Amino acid sequence: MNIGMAAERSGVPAKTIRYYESIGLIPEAGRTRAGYRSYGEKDVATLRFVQRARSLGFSVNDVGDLLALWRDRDRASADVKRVALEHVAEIERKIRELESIRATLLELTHRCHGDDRPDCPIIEELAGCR
Amino acid sequence: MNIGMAAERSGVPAKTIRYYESIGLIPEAGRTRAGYRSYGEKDVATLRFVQRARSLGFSVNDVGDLLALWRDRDRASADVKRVALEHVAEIERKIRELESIRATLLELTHRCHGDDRPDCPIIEELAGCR
DNA sequence: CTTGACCTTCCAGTGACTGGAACCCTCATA
DNA sequence: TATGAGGGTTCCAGTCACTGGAAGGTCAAG
Repeated sequence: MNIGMAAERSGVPAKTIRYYESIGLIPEAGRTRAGYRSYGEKDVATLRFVQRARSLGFSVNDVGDLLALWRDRDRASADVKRVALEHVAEIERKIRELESIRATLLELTHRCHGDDRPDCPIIEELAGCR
Repeated sequence: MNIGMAAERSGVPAKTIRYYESIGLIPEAGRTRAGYRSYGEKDVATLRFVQRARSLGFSVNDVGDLLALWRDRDRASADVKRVALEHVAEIERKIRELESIRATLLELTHRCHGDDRPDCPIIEELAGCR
């Protein structure tokens, strides 16, 4: 199957598949006589794995680690769990940061009457008029 | 004052100040005879404004808009509020996405015993073994 | 006069793609 | 058999918001 079909079946755009190959995340695809990349079911499964891991926010580096763990039938589930829990910790850090920003902005927007008049606590806060 | 002092007083690294100037976010600084950029209190205030807006997650583009609104004494506070509320909406979208990912990962990690054995629901989920 | 801290410009790299140019291959239709 | 559509290929550039580093100029203190 050509790259377009592999893209459609895996949900990873053709351009992104080439990119993943170029950085060594996935192995080099086989080629037809004409030089077209050619993919089988196993390749599509790999791409789907990558797609799911990326959609869970794992970095491409982490996805590489997870792929290696997937291929290693003797992996310890503890190794996978560690990667996942570190990622959860990172996500929770980001959530906390965003929630703090959100609270600040909502407090400011609630105090801003939002009409034609120029006085605005949002701008004042940014300008540091405390 | 030189760029290093402006950096220290505003919290924006010197390198970043030059970058902001290069993309036109802030006006070009004056120069000494030797070619050094020179900053006054007003410039430091602008940099602090930028720093605060960036730390609230506004894009550099949004910061440009906010700077323009700050400088415009006749702005309508509604214009500022709109920028802020759009940003809040974006932040809330991101929070929801991260929370959904977090829930999925926590569910998977709770089901993973995390020991020496190789079977792991996290990898199975990524592999699509449903 | 030298040392070291500061400043200058310019180029390159980050992460994870994405768009576009210029070109090649295959297949169906006129 | 020509041709046009719709694949595919490589390579370069751009995104966003910086950040690092090289190579060199300036300044104040000792």
